[in-house]
Amino acid sequence: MRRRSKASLTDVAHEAGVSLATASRALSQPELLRADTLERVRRAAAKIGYRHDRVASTLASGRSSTIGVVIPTLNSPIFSDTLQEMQRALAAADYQLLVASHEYDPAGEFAAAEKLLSHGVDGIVLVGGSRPDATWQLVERSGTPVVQMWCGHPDHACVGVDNFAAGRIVARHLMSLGHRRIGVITGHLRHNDRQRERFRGVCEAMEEAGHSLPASYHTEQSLSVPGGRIGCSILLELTDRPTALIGTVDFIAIGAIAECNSRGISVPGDISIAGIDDIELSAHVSPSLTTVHIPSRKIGTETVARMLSLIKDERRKEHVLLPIEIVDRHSTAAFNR
Amino acid sequence: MRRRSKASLTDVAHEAGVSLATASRALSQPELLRADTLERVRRAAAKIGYRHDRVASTLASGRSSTIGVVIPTLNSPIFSDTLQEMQRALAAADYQLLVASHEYDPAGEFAAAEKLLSHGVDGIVLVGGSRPDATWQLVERSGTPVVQMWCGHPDHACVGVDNFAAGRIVARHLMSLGHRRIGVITGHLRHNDRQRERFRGVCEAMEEAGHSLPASYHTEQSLSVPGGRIGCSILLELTDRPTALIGTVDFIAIGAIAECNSRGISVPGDISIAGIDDIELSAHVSPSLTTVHIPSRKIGTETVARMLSLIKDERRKEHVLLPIEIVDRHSTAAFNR
DNA sequence: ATCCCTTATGTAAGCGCTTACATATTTTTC
DNA sequence: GAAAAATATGTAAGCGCTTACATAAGGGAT
Repeated sequence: MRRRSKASLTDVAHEAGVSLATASRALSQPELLRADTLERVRRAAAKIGYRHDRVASTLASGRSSTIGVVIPTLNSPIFSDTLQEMQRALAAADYQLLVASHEYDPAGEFAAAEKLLSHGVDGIVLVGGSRPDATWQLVERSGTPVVQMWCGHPDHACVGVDNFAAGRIVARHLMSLGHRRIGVITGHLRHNDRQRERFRGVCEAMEEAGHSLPASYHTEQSLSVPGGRIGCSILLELTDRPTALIGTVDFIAIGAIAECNSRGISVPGDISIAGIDDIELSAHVSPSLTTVHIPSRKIGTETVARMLSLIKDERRKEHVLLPIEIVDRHSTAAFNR
Repeated sequence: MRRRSKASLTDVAHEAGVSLATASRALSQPELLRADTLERVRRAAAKIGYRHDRVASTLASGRSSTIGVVIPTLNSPIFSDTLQEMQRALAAADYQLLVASHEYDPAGEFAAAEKLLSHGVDGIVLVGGSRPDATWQLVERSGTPVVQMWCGHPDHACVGVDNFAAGRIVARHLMSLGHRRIGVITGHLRHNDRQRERFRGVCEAMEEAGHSLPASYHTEQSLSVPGGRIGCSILLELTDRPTALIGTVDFIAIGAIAECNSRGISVPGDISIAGIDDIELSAHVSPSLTTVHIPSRKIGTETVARMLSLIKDERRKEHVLLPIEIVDRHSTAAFNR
């Protein structure tokens, strides 16, 4: 047991000459107290340097004022934009953000969720909807409200975008420019339903238009600039070299541009390149990147909004799909030959 | 009071036919139990689906297994790289990361720290060393171990780099290439001692070499690509246009490159540009960016290491300075005229 | 002034766990 | 084989707060 160095609410109550209960109410439900009593308690608290202990408060009330977020990785501009907005929105509602990341490992995600739940989070946010049953059971049994981000399982609330549509939009855009041989660089599809959906969207758009996507025109790489460079190199080796490249995240597309630039291949003169995400940087690379805008910040704020209302009372497991749109910049051009 | 839906340790103890204390020890100090007792408790826990409640555990023990991190912003590649590593290192030590950001607002930092402390974090990590007395007092009175990152106040432990040296190194590098008129784009200096130090390093290096830095050759911008573009535009307007530009963070330098590119000003032909940070992207922009490598990931792991040993027992308020070095790439060239 | 209804404050029972201390059990020692 | 030492388990007192319920105090209406 640690020495009780800090002032406790009991001390405040004593100092103010009120009961512990009244002191507690001064903090959580000040409207219940008479103005002068409230003032007296506040004075006493200030005088002895009282600091609220949310741990005890959590244990007693069952509410922690914390929200747990489990994300694949913290150092991706997409997720960190979203996180930043979540942090802001949560702080405004006097909630604290607990973060755990798992680097695309399902077991890591389970462990992260379990830890967060054991810390008594009032709600838990997950990315995507595909995960082992064990993980779903864990959160369901805990009775903690869940909101999924980006895309999700229909049984639970979700705030995201139509990733399938995003893939379709970018493929159609390229096809409308006359491209027929389109190479696709995606992230690893295995544990990533966002990537799977985007890729599926690209494929379907091409099939609808009567063009197929040969397996050799698709490569899976890490979700990074170097990943894009490698993917680009591979696709440039093809005998029937693609006239356009899709990176299913902007980082990959930017890597592809970098690779072409350093090989002296003109973008979009020799090859068009498009991405999905619209991270801030995409407007500033040269040539600037044509991409599909995903409102990552808004996903953050909306997720928090849904979460707070879920916590409040609402039972609706609503699925919110935020609008997306193509942002036509300078990395794509018409293909005519 | 919430309905007690979950199985508690008492239930486990009952199921296993041992006392509550024994059940508790099975979790935290299994080596104290006889193998068969331990096994019995574990079986019982698994059978009734027991989940450890860290909130109660924290209250009873005074240890929360959480570390709070207060950072300016989550969506900067620098901080998010650091955070990602911290998360990884903390998870390995069975600690949970609590994050709060304040967007360079001292009052926000105070509030964030207070919230984190009220959640009973076992340690708190801050960025930089300059902040109002009130904030320092808050953490000191709490008795919670503190580690500063990037740079810090001498009274407390710190894991960082010599930002002053970073500024000097990049300025000297440019001067060694023959540049005399060097423009500097920094972030806002007011609440950011990292930026102040870097800028001071640049100034001092130039003075040492007998070249002064006129006030008009320095502009403060937001720490972003657009900030760099704006800063670059301003400095390009000068009558005696600089032959080289320093962005005190890579994002700014990259913005400056983008601006030059879009104006048809050749980098490094017409103007050299260098940054500080060495974010992943810097190697991939064109031309690739000459910059000072700051080991942001290592700052994360080392910070966690220091923190864990501070928590363990160590009283030393050690200052760790990680090595930095210039990374010479293609955005800088000799100036001869 | 009496009764009833608000409104303000007090009393005390936990929340689920850890741990100092006491007690029981086993192992070692001579 | 008994005493001493070491090990294993139990007992119970909190950790600092919230909140259901009880009580007291203030305010009309009659």
